[in-house]
Amino acid sequence: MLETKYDYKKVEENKYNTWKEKGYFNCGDKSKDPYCIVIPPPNVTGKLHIGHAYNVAIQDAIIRYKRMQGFDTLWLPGMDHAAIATEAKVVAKLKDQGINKYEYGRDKFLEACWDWTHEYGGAIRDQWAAMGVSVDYNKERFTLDEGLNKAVTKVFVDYYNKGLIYRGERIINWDPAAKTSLSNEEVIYSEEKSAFYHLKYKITGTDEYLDVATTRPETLFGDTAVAVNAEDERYKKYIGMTVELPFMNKNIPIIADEHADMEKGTGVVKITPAHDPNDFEVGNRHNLERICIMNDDATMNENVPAKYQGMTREECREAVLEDLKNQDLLLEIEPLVHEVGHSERTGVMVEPMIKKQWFVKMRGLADRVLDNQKDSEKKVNFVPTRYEKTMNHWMEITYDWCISRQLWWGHRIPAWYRGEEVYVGMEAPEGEGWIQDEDVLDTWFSSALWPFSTLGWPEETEDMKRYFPTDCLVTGYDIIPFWVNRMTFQSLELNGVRPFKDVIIHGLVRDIQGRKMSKSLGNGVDPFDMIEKYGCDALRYYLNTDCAFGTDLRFDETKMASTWNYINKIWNASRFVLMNIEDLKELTFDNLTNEDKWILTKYENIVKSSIKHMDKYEFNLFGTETYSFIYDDFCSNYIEFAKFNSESNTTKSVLCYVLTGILKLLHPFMPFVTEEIYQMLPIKEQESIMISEYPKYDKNFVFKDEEKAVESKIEFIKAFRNVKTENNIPKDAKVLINTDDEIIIKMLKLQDVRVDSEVNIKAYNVSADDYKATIFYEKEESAEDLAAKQKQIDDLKASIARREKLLSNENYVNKAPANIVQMDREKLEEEKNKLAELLK
RNA sequence: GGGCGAUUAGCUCAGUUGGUUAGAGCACCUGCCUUACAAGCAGGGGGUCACAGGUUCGAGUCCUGUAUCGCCCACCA
Repeated sequence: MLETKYDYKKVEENKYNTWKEKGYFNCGDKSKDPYCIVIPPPNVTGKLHIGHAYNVAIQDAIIRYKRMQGFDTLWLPGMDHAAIATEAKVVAKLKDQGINKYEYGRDKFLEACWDWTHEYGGAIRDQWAAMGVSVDYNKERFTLDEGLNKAVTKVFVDYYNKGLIYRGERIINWDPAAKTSLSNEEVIYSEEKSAFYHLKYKITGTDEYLDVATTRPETLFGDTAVAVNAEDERYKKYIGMTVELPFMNKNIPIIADEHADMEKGTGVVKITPAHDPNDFEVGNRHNLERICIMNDDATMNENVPAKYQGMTREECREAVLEDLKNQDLLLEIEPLVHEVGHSERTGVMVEPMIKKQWFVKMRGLADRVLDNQKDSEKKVNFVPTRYEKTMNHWMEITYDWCISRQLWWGHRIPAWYRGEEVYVGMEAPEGEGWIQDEDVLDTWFSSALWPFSTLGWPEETEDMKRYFPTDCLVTGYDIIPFWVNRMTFQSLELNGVRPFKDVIIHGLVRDIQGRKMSKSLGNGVDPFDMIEKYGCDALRYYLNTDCAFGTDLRFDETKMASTWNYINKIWNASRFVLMNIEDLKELTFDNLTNEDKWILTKYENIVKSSIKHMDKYEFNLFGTETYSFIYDDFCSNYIEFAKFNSESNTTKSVLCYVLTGILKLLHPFMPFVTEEIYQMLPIKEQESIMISEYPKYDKNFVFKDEEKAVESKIEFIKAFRNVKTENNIPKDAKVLINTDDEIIIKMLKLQDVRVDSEVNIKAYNVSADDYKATIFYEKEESAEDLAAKQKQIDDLKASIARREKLLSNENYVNKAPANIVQMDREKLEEEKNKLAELLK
């Protein structure tokens, strides 16, 4: 027999391994239709956080639902090598041991990365188990494993041959800490207090000067021009002349360029082609020299005067400002708050630098996506739909994707150089003297292939044919640009189809105040602490049902507690049912009472709406509706009814049938507790609820008339209790009632009762539909009672007046649907009767 | 600068194609140890749905504008 209290630790013990060993997680039953989800591979950088828990809880709910519905489900697990993120961690770890990455050497460093991967990979698998995820471990992949490596290389080579990948010298975002390039997506802009420095650039050979406003005075050594707008009356006359560049003993031209905006700053812009993306473009238009003034770690290099060489950017700025001031070349310092780009991973300020890098040519690939999204049969369906705009916008404004990274941990670029020769291929070229590109690929390059590379692409594997395109992808809105977008264009280009039919976009898990969880704030919630305190089922259920997908979830621990209460309620209801149906041999539905028919009808309706909500990924609606069914209909009413009829095999069968259905409906969200209870049922179809069949709507168990009849009784019972409690009427007060309905008499625990069809005595009157009762109880009506009664009368009168006015409105009567009008008429009648009763 | 979202009870959130008197959990008040559950049961109070207009017989829901907050994007010196 079940314990009185739901003990999640006991319940959750051992089940996962049993499921896994039985092979329930595995795909491959060819007699069924396939259904596939690939997991967003977590980075092998460390512990899973609450966001991962949210992400996998959703996926597991979907996959368990589909599995129970009879699909051959494949939920493919895996992990991401996470190039820069992991490399940064390993570099830091080695640094703690006093080891420098570059001195350590590439091979030994990669070994350290693999060690790291094995260690954290194992930890992640343990955490998946703790979450109860039903992934097929036979299909697990890693972005750097052999097959995926081959896929990545093939794409690179093919794209290169098609001209979709090229190598070029461009201005890119440089991370001076990791010493690598970054894509635009990896640059995070944040507001920083800075200043507009007004520099005095003397016009050569005159006494005049230009006021040049800049936020980065330290880059002046790399200036190769000063630009003004051709239309600018203030400066037109200087175009073609030169200015003296401070400290550099040289003159640079004053040019006319559209980039100079008359409205902004002073209208004069210094042009530093090697350290600013805009200036780079200006430089191209005017054939300006590009002077790189920094080393890879963003210290000043040999192109600046000796005094400044070796300084950091920050130190150099201070020194330059000081020296300008001394030479009377600093006109003004105007405080300014502006957006400054930082590296997503290392946090340091990004330095625009000119580097030779590999790029993916994006325009055509993006257009293909935009085109495909116009076809409702072929498009990627976003849930919620608004996020489709996020992807489309990105596709519209896209720019070439810088994919090379000056890192070691990742897919090595399959390009070899010999002098001026370049060779790109699957294998190293024949012959002497070829040197492979040192760089690796952006980690997102391999992630972009994930939905099909994991299934064996580019080979035409059975899995590829069977499970691709995948059915659903679940991810957060924060990685739409990094990942969802790129998987989409890659799949369209490489497979000609979308990578997944649906993509569920969920929000971020925030703290109770709505702040992002962060280490520095210390407001993070560890999912495994929550599992420890409330159980995995409670966490999964809460995350899945708290809010609609796409909006952020504010983590509220009190809701974890109330979820525990809910599960405890289910546990105890099950306890009651199990106690009563121990001897049940088979289900019989003969001689169903109205109450039986009522709960069966309610149950079938909840099955129907649950399937609808599950199919539309409306898990929060599923949650509220099943909660009210289980709590109110099943526990508060049907179980109470059943107590009066507990010997009946039909009642026992209904209890068993409905409870089984409830367990199945909830299984995708609460796999452990539902399995525990399922195992104790006297009648069950399968050895595990995991592989049992999800409920189907059965209209043979829908009884509309009986449903309505019982609803009336419940309404009456509630009204009766209300009158009794509100008036402090003792239990043993005499009651005259117009029904001998056993359920009503017993539910109300009526003791001194007389049944009479004529109930019409002045006392406490209760009525609902056809039921009427009078409770005899002598009590002085207090002022409060009278006031309450008066308020009730006033409210009723107001409601009657409102309804009469509505019904006398021809427009309403003619245009509103007949059933709505009818409902109003009935309601009006009812209110009038009630008022008459009160006024008696 | 452009785009998106949010604003509903003290708190966290629901609210389907516009349609009875806007719901839930937690918190609060009253009464109950009624043998499935006191982490429970029964009952209750609490909202001019951010604001201002508009469309409609009817608006939390659709349209326009305003305010506040949040997010994303953008080459703003």
